[in-house]
Amino acid sequence: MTNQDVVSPAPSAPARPPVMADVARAAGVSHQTVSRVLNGFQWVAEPTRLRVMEAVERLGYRRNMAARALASNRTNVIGVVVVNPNLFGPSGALLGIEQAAREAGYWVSVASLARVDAAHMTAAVDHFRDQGVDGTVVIAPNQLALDASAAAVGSSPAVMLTASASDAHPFPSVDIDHEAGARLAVGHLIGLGHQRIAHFAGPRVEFHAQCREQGWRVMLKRHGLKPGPLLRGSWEPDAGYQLARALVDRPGERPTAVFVANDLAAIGALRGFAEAGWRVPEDISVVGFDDVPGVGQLRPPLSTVRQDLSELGRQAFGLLLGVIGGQAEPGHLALPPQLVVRDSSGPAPAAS
Amino acid sequence: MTNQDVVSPAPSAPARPPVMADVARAAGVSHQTVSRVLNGFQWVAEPTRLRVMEAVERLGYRRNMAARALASNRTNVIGVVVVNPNLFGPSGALLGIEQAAREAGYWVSVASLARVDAAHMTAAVDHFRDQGVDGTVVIAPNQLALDASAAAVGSSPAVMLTASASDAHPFPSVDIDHEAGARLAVGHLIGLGHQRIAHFAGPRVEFHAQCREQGWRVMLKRHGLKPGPLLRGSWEPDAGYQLARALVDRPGERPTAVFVANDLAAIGALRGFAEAGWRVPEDISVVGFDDVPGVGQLRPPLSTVRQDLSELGRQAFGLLLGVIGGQAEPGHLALPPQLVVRDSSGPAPAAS
DNA sequence: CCTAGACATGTGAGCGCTCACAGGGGTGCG
DNA sequence: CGCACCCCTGTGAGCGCTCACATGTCTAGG
Repeated sequence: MTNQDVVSPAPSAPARPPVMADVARAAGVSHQTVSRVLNGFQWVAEPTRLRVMEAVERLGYRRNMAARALASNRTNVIGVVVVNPNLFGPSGALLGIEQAAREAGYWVSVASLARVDAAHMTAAVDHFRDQGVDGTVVIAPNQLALDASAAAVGSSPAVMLTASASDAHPFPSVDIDHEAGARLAVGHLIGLGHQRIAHFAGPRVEFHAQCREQGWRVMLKRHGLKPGPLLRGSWEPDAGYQLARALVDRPGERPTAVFVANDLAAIGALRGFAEAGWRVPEDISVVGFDDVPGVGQLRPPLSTVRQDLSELGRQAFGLLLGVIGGQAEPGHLALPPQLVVRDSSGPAPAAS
Repeated sequence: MTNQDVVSPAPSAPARPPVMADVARAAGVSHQTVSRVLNGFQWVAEPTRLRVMEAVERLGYRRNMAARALASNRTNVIGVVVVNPNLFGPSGALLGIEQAAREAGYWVSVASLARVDAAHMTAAVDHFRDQGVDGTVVIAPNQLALDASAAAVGSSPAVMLTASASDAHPFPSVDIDHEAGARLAVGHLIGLGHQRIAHFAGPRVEFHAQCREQGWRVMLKRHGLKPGPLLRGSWEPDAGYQLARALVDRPGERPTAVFVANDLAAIGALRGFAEAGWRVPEDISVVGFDDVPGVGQLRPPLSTVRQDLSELGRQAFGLLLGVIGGQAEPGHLALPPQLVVRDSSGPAPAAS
């Protein structure tokens, strides 16, 4: 399927891709006019514009980004540092950012960090600065990541996708309001009549774990309820299982509901309770967080909290665009999550 | 925390970032020698090299990628088009590519497509060509994506991350050997004594669904077994549920095991069987595919097939590097998956 | 009729690097 | 002692674009 001798351009000239000067010549204008047309600049006569466009089309001209970046000192590339890229939240947010950026004519360069320590974080951010990105979004799940990235980013345009309010750092930030999500979940349980609500918390250092725990605490307090037992684990499914077994074996008053910090752990918790003979939701209600794919088909389908990660990414990009444009206003934007009620949460059993 | 008057460089000069000429001056050499040092070129005297390095360090010099790209005609950026970015496989592979690329000093630009049609695919690939990427990896889950991207990519360096062998297109390709994975799963069931093994297939157009179905078919044939019923669904958890209910209601001989095309659907299937009173694995064994997080904590923990997505990404990048380097050899590389036996698969019930 | 402005286009100088080449000192060998 | 050859270093010309500016044309108002 070679078309070497079919479409080949003037055989005299070497087949190098056309440059702006070629287009200019073909359209009978100057290279500057071509540039103006391509950049959508005003004050180009319509016939001229059309002639240029036609020439561009005919020659199959594409702008050279490197030259453009060199001359204009802007790359139209943004960098995204994503920590824990395997987790549901970060990867979803990344997608949202990418989508929004591409629509706005930006390119997205990604650096993912499996482990988060200052050295790796600095390396990732440096990587972007070397590339000359116009700005950076850092998805920072904990203080360590936030501090390290803030230091590495320096004064270059950046926004933090983090739950931590921006009084701790000079960047605009955005995140889902995880505390509100937790309040939604716990409020739902309280509404069902539960009085004693346990919490399986996530890793202590993680902002999202902290927020969700805080929301649980606040909502109970608001309703004058004593916090049920708090058991700390991780984001892993296995942790949920362990914690459920621990709760079952725990002496003392038994909770009638548990708010699990994330869905993956909730999956394990469901199994733990089942093995111990606790029925969900008859004996114990379970509410998770994230609405990861599949939890609607668990036994029972899991009640949980859903985040609009696509919107989150979009907002993060919008914020970054603002910073790049020079209208930085370090503040925190919190996006509302949404409660998804399924079958794992039911009315509190009658007081025994 | 401003350090404006602490570290500011010579106040006479405007605070513009240092360029190669500055380093050269500071080190008392020519700009070319600086370039040589920075590019690790041989034949630079050690003392000179050190002097240059010291100057680079002292001035905080960073190479300008745009200028480098313009002069050398290479950007050190690769593009990755990922279709169905929410799915486990594609997103994992993307991560692997990114990791490998960054280690090799490349940047990764990502374009994700929620829907796959020729127009969007062409747009995404064009996006990359405009950016001037050195090469592209396309994660193509079906023929449509493969054809569209192959056409859009043209003769620029590319590798396809796809199950389809490369005799259909002129690019090197790589993928997990999904058919082998399916054979592993079905072989495992046969080893357990199952004679009648059903399959819940994925979307007909998806390569991976085709491969897994084929593996199931081949393995049964190899052992002289008649294929159990084949029910076609999708990758969604809900589909697994529907198919399980359909299987339960199905008249005729009842299978003792089912190989489900992916874990998410298997989650739904587990629920479907449970609702119908079929115990897993006593009444029916279930094996999934993917080993997505959490399935080890299902009830029962799901036997499944694990793919090394990180290695897959690494290989894809390696292949692309080869193409960029001019040693293209269109061929297909298949990576072995791995069986993970948990509790959802057990011995076949004694023939009734 | 002259000139101020709106419009429309052209000119030239870089942006900061790499590439191809041109040296210029040493060492080895005839 | 001279020539080849290695090693190391410097010189200059672009890469393809955008920016600041210069230059033109045409309309409108005094």
